[in-house]
Amino acid sequence: MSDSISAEQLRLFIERIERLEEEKKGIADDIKDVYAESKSTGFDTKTMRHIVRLRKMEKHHRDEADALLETYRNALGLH
Amino acid sequence: MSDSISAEQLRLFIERIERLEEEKKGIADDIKDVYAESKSTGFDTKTMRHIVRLRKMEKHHRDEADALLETYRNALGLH
Amino acid sequence: MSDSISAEQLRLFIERIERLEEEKKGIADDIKDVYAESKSTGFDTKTMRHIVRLRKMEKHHRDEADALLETYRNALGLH
Amino acid sequence: MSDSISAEQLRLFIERIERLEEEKKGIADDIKDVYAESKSTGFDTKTMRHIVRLRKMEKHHRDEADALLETYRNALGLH
DNA sequence: CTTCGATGTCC
DNA sequence: GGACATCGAAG
Repeated sequence: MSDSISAEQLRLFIERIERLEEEKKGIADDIKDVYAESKSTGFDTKTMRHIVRLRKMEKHHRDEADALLETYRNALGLH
Repeated sequence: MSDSISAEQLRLFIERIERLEEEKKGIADDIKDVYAESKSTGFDTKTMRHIVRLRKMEKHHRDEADALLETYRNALGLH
Repeated sequence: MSDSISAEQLRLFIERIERLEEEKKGIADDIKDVYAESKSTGFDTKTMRHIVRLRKMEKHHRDEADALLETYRNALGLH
Repeated sequence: MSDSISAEQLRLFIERIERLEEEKKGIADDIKDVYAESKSTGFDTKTMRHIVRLRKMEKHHRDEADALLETYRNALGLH
């Protein structure tokens, strides 16, 4: 019987994951749509993707700097 | 003036995309959480990922088979 | 001296890689040629690519013989 | 009858393609091996890939320049 | 740290 | 839409 319980649990986990992956795909499609709309408005999507990537990198670096600052503050007993 | 209008439009497109990418990342994190929970329940996540991938392929496979059948039907003048 | 040894080693690695990439490109071109020949014989290359893809997926599917995977698949009622 | 001839032709084309794809994959694996060996020798593979890409681009540009030169020579009736 | 899968870019 | 390279996760 515990086998069928495990099987049921497994099924539920798998289904949760598949549901989330569907949602993720939906959002990816939305992103595609925005790029398509931008393109039809006359923007160059390749350049736009470049900008998005750069901004993500910059954000990443800012976050790293913040984390480092936090580390230092903690090391110094500040809060 | 039209330059600043374009710049504003571009900014809005970029922000919509960045918003959607945030959401996408949130869902990706949710998926990670489900795998972590599965793992702590005793399941092997590597195998689970395998299953998810296979089921996706099988679904894809079924869809392709349907499309191929359609191609053949059209080639034969059936509808 | 060790610098020039490293530089020489690096050069050799790069050249091996470039040689292999040339070979790979040659084969990719051969594949293109076969599709072109098929097309001129009257076959629809899009459908052919479809078939090649399906067969690859089926092969992949058949190669999945892992016991744990099998267990999970059974638990989910897959076969 | 012509159907079975076509079917046989198709099968042969598909098999040639699959054979070539196997070869291509083998070479791709060889390339991976060289990178792995380079890495274990202490080289940074990311940088190496960068170099390979740059050299390919440079070669591409040289080839383009050569083609242009050839065009000019032909236009001028030189050989 | 290394392998592998997923994502994104280029053609 | 397909092939390829890069990036990031997972073990």
